[in-house]
Amino acid sequence: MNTSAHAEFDVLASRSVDLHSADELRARLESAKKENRPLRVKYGADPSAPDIHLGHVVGLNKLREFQDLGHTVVFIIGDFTGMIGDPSGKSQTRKALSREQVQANAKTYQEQVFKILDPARTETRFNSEWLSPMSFEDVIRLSAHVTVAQMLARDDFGKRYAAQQPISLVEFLYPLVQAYDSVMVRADVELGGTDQLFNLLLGRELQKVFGQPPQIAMTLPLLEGLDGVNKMSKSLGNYIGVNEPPKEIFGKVMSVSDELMWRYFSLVLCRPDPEIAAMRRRVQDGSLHPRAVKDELARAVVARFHGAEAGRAASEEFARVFSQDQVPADIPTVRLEAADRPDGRMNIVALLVKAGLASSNSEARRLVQQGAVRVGDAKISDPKAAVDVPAGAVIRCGKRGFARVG
RNA sequence: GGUGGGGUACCGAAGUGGCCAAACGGAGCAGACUGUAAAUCUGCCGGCUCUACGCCUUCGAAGGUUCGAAUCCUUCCCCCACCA
Repeated sequence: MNTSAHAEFDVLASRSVDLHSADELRARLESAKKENRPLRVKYGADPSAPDIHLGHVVGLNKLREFQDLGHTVVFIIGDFTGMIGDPSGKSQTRKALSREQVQANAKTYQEQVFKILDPARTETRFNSEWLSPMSFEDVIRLSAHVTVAQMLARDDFGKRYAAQQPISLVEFLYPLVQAYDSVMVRADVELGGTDQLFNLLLGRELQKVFGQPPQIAMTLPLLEGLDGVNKMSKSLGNYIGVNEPPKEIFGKVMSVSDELMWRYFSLVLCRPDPEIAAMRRRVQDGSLHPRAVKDELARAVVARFHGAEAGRAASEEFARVFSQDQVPADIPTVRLEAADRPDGRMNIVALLVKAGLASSNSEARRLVQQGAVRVGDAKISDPKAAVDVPAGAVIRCGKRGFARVG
């Protein structure tokens, strides 16, 4: 193995959890070099939830590293499976989508993905390309290559089977489909989260059946979401989307726990371990305030997707609003009709609902009673209060709700 | 096809005639504390009028029994496991 292939390996193997196998990857890198042939690195995306979030970014970062070393990313959009969904209806995240929806989602997907990936070294494929034409006979023949015992080897299947919980046949088919995708694109490497390990390995098995060299399976850590416990996912609502406005991204990153922020530095920003360790030490000995570190993190994350200027602006705005308790620069305006405030005053509950700061009168009343509401400088705690609402008056509701009377 | 177990609010899960808008946990929201950290504590958490032991809608669906039903009866729909 020559030195440059060696260096490549070190970069590529960093941050990975599983690697089956390291030796194979070394060998494959070397032969790629010799033959002057880029590796084909496969990554699959589910088009049902088109928001790319930081959890995806972990994998995308790794793909980008492959690209920067000259390799090709095969980005597979699972449109075929997306249109079928999960007919058992078990999981809401797998609703069947129409062709139009899938197409639209795929488009937004690509736009976001190229915030990280290099389009010139990306081959985008839709798996309906080879799955749609398959006959039922083809499917049966394909299924013949896998046994139930193999499937039950997957941890969650095994557990559910043991616990007498339902496993839909479809769930068996999905890994098979994914594995078949690997065959069809002749993947050299497939990347996924640690929860994908089984599927990635199944790809290897199937490729062997089809006489192809088995892909190298590489998994990356699952990034914990805002709750600090569960993996970041759209269905749990604990995610930070790359398409979100700078302000939102910044605020969400700031709410990540101190312990977790180091992982974000590593997995989202790819900061080298020694650098992170150094910061960590300084926080521990008190020479660096954790808030300052997190501010840097949040700023860098925003900068990554919206540019350095946006990062700076978000940081300043955040400090102004939350540290200094000032009103954000741009807040929505409520138009009030003359009829809303006959004598220039308006009931606070009606005002909150009108401003969209509360979804019902009851909720507005609650918020007022809990002391969440301010109009101008005055805290309003009586739901019956009629307040002066001159044009320009600022209504605050909770930490994040703002509106200006127009 | 047979046997058994289920369908309750955003999710999970109690409740088997009135005290049930429905225990409890989680999520969420608000407040306190802060670095909008996290953790913790407190409150809220169907809607409407309002602060009333009030009204409306809700416990798979539709009927029925009853002064009164999430709770009983009938029919129907759906889900799950096991055995075939």
